[in-house]
Amino acid sequence: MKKTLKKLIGAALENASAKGELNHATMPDIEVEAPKVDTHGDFSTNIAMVMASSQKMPPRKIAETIIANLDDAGQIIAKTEIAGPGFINFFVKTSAWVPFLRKVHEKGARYGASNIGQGHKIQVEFVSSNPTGPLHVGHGRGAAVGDSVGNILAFCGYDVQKEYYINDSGRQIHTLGTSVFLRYREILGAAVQFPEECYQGDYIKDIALGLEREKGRALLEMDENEAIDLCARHAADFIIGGIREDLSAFGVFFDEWFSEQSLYDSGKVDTVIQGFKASGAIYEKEGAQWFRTTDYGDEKDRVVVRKNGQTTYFASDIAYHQDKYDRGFETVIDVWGADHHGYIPRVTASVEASGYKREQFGVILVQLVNLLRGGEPVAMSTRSGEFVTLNDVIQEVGGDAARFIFLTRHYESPLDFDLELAKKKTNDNPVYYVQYVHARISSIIEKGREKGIQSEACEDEVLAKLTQPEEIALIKAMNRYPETIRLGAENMEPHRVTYFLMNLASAFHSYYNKHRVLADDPDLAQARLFLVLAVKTIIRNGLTLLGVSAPEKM
RNA sequence: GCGCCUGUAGCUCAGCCCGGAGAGAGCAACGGACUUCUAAUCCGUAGGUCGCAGGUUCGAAUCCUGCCAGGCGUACCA
Repeated sequence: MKKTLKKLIGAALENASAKGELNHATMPDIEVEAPKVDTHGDFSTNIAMVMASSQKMPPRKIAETIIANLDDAGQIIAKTEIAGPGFINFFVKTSAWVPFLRKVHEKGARYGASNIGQGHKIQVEFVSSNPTGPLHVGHGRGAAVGDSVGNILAFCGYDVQKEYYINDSGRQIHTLGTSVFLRYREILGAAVQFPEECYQGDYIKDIALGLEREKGRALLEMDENEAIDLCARHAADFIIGGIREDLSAFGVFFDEWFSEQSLYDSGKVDTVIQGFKASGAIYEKEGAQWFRTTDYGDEKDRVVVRKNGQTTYFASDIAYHQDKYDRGFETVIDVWGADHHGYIPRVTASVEASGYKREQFGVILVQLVNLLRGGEPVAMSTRSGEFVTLNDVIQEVGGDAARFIFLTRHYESPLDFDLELAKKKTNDNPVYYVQYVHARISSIIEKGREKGIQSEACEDEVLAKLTQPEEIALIKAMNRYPETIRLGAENMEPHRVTYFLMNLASAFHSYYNKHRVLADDPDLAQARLFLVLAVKTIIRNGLTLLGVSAPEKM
């Protein structure tokens, strides 16, 4: 609709300049917006004000000229007016809105999809929690955001891969092994001083218990380092298994689970370090190897190999990111917790040093989640091992509610997640508000079918029966979906979809309460079924992008 | 100290990228609507110097600068 108006205005400008009423030299881009207030029409343009100074004419005069030259051959415009300092407001005929419904029906589940990505290969890496303990609520937010961003990008024509990076190497894994081994010895009767830096959670005991059942006392007879290694691998595998299950329950699936250790095993980390040494990007100082990240805007250089010869996490991260581009991704997006933001300059530096552009690397920083219950903060302490896991939350409030709530905020905004609120089935909790629309419409369509009225097709004359303001409002709301999706993809902001859905749901509930879909007039009933089926299609479509189910019944 | 993020109604937040007309939702408050397709719903009332101060502009919540407040980060940890 917007495009059509732009064309009309463009043609009007051409006409006017052909007649000499406007200066042809400066023709700006035509902006058409949907005003916030209904009284300002369905669409408005500020073109007259933009042109005022270059045309040396008052804006209202220009507006008059444009309107006089409009050629509304398609009979779309009901009324135009000049308002305020020089806006041109357009009121679109209801008869021009109605045919738009066909577009929704034609495209169906693909309505709103586009090809702005043009097959561009993009990787979204998210969650990537260390395999040293179960996922907690914060990871859930990252999972919801990452998954949804991936869905939206794919819907817009990007070739998306979702990846989980497993930090199965390095010190924290060794600590994990030690923790399990100590608990294992404890189970077998040894008196154990359990150090503070070890993982305290009960899940460590469970893993040790499992190991004892499987291997008996065998580990005690091994070399201690070997035993700890074995414990570490066993525990990491076990925990990753649990993480996979939790994520599946949350509706999040990855195309690839990428192991950090594999970068060492394949020699990639070494190769990368050697390469950068040769090029001078890595140098030696005070016995350690440093990466010259300051060349790329970082505030100080960073260590990649410590004095003791061990590599840092950053070393494998350089190799990891290089590997992503080697695998053919043109753009790489990392979803991180906000507490890692200090890490961005150095990874960006490594990407540039590897020969890629800084625009090819993006980080979505997800702010932290405050877990509440009835307004009171829930104690969360990783050290003591007392925390509410993502799985606990899913069990208590359900995956749909959790995902939706995670996506009701811009990811850069801290989020209060209230368990009591998430369970409420009221307007406090918008997920049900939106899902309810889907269920209600399903029920209506079923009733319509029983009466022998179909919802999938509709003749033009019948469709013309849609004239109620609430019906047009619904169509207008749906008309904005493609743009919402495009903005969601361009900015990687799933919450735009969430807000769109709440808005569309609101328009539907209002309509539902005022008008009867299955009206006595069978033609009108059919037209209205055609309308609400389109709403249902879009609701399902949007919920799917968010990873939330669209129930037939509630 | 430096860096990143945030500051909009009593509360929780959209809007800011790309400047437009009286700044929007939901909750809470108050008043209404179920013998009718699902009341997990709807309608109405009330509520705001968009943190503060400058600047750019015909026009600033939106762009620029400075300040204030809160969160996070600032390791040869991950």
